Formats: sequence, C-alpha cells, structure tokens
Amino acid sequence: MSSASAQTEELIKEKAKVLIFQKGYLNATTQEIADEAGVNRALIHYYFRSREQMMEILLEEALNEKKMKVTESLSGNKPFREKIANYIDVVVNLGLTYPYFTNFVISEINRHPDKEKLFCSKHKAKTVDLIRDQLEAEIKNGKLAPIPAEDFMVNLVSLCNYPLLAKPILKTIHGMTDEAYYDFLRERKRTIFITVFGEEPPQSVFTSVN
Amino acid sequence: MSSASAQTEELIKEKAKVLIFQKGYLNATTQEIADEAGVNRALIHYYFRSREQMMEILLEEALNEKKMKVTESLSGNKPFREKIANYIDVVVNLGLTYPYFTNFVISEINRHPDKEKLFCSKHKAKTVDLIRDQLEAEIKNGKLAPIPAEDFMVNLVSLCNYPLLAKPILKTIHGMTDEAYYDFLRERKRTIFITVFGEEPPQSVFTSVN
DNA sequence: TGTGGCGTTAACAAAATTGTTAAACAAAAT
DNA sequence: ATTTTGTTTAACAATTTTGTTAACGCCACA
Repeated sequence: MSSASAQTEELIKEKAKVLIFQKGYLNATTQEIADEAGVNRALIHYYFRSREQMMEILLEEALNEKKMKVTESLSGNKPFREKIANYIDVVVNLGLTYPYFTNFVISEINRHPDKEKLFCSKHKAKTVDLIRDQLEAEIKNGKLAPIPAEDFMVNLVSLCNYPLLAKPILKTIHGMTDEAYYDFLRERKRTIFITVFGEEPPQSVFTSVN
Repeated sequence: MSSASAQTEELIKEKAKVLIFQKGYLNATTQEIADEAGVNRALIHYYFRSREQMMEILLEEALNEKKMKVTESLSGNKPFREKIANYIDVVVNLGLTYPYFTNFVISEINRHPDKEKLFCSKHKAKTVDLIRDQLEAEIKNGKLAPIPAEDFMVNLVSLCNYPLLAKPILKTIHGMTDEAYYDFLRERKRTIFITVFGEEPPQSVFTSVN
C-alpha cells in the first residue's frame, strides 16, 4: 500500500466524516462525499467496494474512538467527581467535532435493527458499570442525593449530547454565531456538572476545544 | 372533497408519521410509506403532488401540534413548578408517540439551512420567554439555585428529549422490552423534575401515556 | 341507463444514485 | 527504456426512487 493510496483513502474517510458526522448531512451521496474530498467518485468504490461498506468502516472507527475515550475517562482510581468531570469533558469535546454522530448511530440502528447489539450493548453496558459502585458509595456517604445509577447515567448522557445534536435549533433560538455557540457549550460543561451534582466542579478540570 | 378522499389523505399522513416520526425510518421512500398505509404509491402524488410537499405538510402539522401543546403547558397563572411539570409531561408524552420527530427536524434543518428560521425561531424563542420571569422570581426568593434561563431550558429540553431519541440504544443497554422502556420513561418524568429542581414534584401531576 | 367526476390502479417515463469497466496515467522496479 | 504495479479517470450499466399518464371502476345524479 503506497503512501499516495493510504493518503487518499484516509482523505475520503475524513471528509465523509466531516460531511455526515459534523455537517449532519446524514444521507450524503457518494457523489457528495467525493466532491467534499475533491476526488473522483469511483475511488470510493475502489477503496471501499460499496457505499455501505465504507459506512460500516466509518461507523466502527468513530465508535471505537469514542468508546476508548469514554472508557478511559471513567477508569482508574480517580475520585468519582473527577471521573464524571472527565466524562463530560470528553463527550462534549467529541460532540463539538462530530455533533451528529449519535444521530447517525440511531438512524443506522433503526435502518438495521439486527446490528443493534453490535453497536452499543457491550460498550455502553460497561459504561454504567464503570461508575455504579462509586456512585452508590457516594450516596451511602451522603455526598450525593439518592438516584439509581441508570437514571444518573441517562441524565448525564442527555445533558452532554442533546445540546450538540440540537445545535442548529439552539443556535437560532439564542441568535448565536458558531463562535458564540462553542463558547456556550464550553461553559455548559460546568453547568452540566452543577446540574448533576448540585454543586460546583473541583477546579478547572475542563479542557478547551481542540 | 368526499369522505373517502379525506380518509385516504389522512391515512397516508398518519402512516407516514408512524414510519418516520415513530419508527425512526427517517428516509422512508414513497413506496415504503404507501406500503405502510396499504395504498397505491401513486396516491401519494395524487394527494400531495410530490414527496417533498408531503414532507413539508407532515412537518408543519407535527410542529404546530407540538408548539400548541408546549405553549399551553407553560401559559396561564399556574405556579412555576406546575408549569414545568406540565411541560415535562407534555414533551415526554409527545416523545413517546413520536420519538424521532426532533431527529427529523434536525436532519431537515441540515439539509435545508434556509428553512431554519421557519422551524423554530419564533416558537422556541417564545418558550424561553414564557418562563424567564417566573424563573428569575424563584431564584430571587431562594426557591431555586441560581441558573440562567437559557441553561435551565436547555437542561429541561435535553433531559426530556434525549432518552426518547436514544430509545434503541437505551433499550439495549438495560435489556428492556418496549413495555419496560415505556415504564422507565414514565418514571423518568419524576426523575427529570427532581434533577432540575433538586426536590420532589408537587403531587401526581404526571399523566400516563395515551 | 348512462354520463361525469372522483378515487384508484398499473404501466410507463424520468431522474437520481450506485456500481462496473476499460483505458489513461504515474511511479517504481527491472 | 520498458515493464509492472497500483492509482485515477471518464464513460457506461444497473438499480433505485420519484414522477406521470392513461385507463378502470365506482358512485351520485341527471
């Protein structure tokens, strides 16, 4: 596999992700993807055989990246609040670059219900389990209002993901530019923490966007 | 317009909504819609001229229904918490029947950015304004932790909508049947209230699903 | 009874999208 | 220099999806 080849293949995947996961053009045609990458449409078939196979690769890659980052944010011997702060940071940052990724995954599941388990079961089940013990300990110690781990996680996921997903709507509501919207989201990391815990986050645990 | 005609037209719209907003088949073809309604595909063109025009009608109808219900839930002289409880109730119930409606709206906005303002601007801007004064009064009276109206609203919207939208994922995570999932969501109405206010809702303000 | 309008249908046409192929091209190896 | 290998392209073919049309059936009503 020559350098040029690897480059082109990567370019196509990259631009397809931009078009679909970033710009939210969920059903981009092969022509539109080729245009975005500035290459001939036939190359998509040369490298990926078919549109569908390319999609599967895109999905798997993005899924793995997210899975890895999320799992890491919730692993190790860190204190509970630090883990959750990391999680918020990671998910919001990912969402800032690929706001429509979740949207895409959901659409895919609806179109191919058989692949459902392939997508999330293993990974997400683990996510809840990564925090369950610590969460219950916090509650026992009176440091957190009692709440089932499932609800806590759903709250967290909702607060992190929805504002990214609903970007065009929220932007219009508040009459924001892209720039202002990103500022708003960065601020929201703290707001999410406060909403979930009822108190301020430790220190400046949140990173800025890449 | 004869009775049969009105019936068929309504049937097509109804079934299209089921397919797209309820089953999440976002890019249903005219054939699939016709099949769902059990009619000849040509009737879609007979009644709506083109697929696109039908979509516009579906969108407008669903949007108006939601707008009306949401606005009503937040209007009148009711106390703040009652309004918010009503809002949660309405949005979650709507989401139970049309979980992918928001998803669809977002996709549409991305495909046709020019229509953006048509969709939400007027309606949603009003939504925030419907609660701003009362929210600020609550904070002033020490009945609610200080929070900007925008953030409060985004929290609320996120917590209400995301779990519906992510139905297939969440169902898989917790290994739920459809039945169990609906129970979970009904329970969540209370959870959302508690998350947002940090305390229990008034009484049994929440209705069961229709 | 038969005529006209309306809803419905199947068959066809057009457009959009995906997939294939053969030839042109470039770079490296012989 | 020539072959070889791998990349890119334009042109074509196949498929899918949308849109159109002409004919059929049905019912109300003259």
